[in-house]
Amino acid sequence: MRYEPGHNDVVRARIIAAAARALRLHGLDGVSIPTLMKDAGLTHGAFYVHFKNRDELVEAAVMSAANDTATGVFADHDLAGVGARYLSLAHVRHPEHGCVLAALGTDGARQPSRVRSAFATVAGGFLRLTGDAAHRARSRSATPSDETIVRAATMIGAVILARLVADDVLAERILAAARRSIAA
Amino acid sequence: MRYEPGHNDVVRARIIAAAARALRLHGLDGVSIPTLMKDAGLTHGAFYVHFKNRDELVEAAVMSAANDTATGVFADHDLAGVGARYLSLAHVRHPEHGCVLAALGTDGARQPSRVRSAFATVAGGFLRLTGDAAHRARSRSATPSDETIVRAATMIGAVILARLVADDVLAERILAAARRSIAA
DNA sequence: TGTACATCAGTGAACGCGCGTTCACTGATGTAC
DNA sequence: TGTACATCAGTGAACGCGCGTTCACTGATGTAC
Repeated sequence: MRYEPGHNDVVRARIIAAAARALRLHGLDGVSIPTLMKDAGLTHGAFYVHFKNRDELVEAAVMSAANDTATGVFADHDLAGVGARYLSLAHVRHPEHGCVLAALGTDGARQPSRVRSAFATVAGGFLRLTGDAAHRARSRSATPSDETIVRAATMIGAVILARLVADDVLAERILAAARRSIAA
Repeated sequence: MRYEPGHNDVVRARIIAAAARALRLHGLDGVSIPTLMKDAGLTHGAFYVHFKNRDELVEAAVMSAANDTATGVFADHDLAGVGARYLSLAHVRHPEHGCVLAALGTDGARQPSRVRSAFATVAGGFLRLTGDAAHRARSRSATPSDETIVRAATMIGAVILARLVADDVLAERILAAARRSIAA
């Protein structure tokens, strides 16, 4: 072969990683395929070697971003630790490395079906991640508790509000209130 | 004059109302000026009689949508009543008549400055509306309480999550948990 | 009252532009014999 | 070992399309005299 075995997997992953970053930063409609491919170090023509169309990449990027958050922010199950990472000014000011629901959540429901269902999967996963360990142990697919749901909603809502208010002092005020609430 | 006095105000308001609806339904990038003008019963050429550019309309539409929510959903200050309206499946399934933060909030922070600052204003207003009457009476511009902030974040986060999960049963589960939480 | 002209919201053709996607081609490396 | 051909990730020109915006024009109603 002209390229070492596994080359395509590596390049595909590189494109997805670039897209996961750029889409969270500029929005689902805010980055073109030529720009994304340049970010990944290629020209736009090679895009269709790796993806059927733009939606297939967006779907993969949404899932990839969510996995990073799951293994990063939710690495341990200590709520104070999760809160310190998720509900931080660093997260608020750097959506490109942050939660895909807080960055793109309000657009998820209007996307074409494969992207929409990726968001549905991520939303379900988020509810599982914010569930307390005890509840999670009881059953993997159980309905989340009130406490879990409210914690998830508070976290996402707080980051969105903190991003919108522009003022760092009020943003930090919002994050602090949410941190206290989820740890209570 | 060829049109009765006040004609321009009426038409401008009609375009803004059409935009407020269409943007919440299809996203900030999801509706073109020709489409918006057709919704308002005009052709695209007349757009620039009423607005300097697209951003000026988007800004006005965001403010208009927020005002509708403020006078509708938050008409009274009874938290149970606010919760019943805001945290309902009707709201979740009809973003075009709903809260602009729940519909477009994650896009607000990446918009050009005039639209971004409209979202900042709306976010601040939302925190004021979700504050309890006693706190609001104390001072109009006081820092919102933890309780107010968490209530606002929970409401927005819950509607966003409920829209994403696709399953009506789980969506209603999320809304019910949030209703119980904000009324507690 | 009648005629000439001014006003201006609205029309629809046209503009340049960037988008997603297609496609003929390239060129490095593989295999066949 | 040498030559001919196959493979296929990547290149870059080109496509049709819809976008935001501009502009010459229309036509209903106003004012001037």
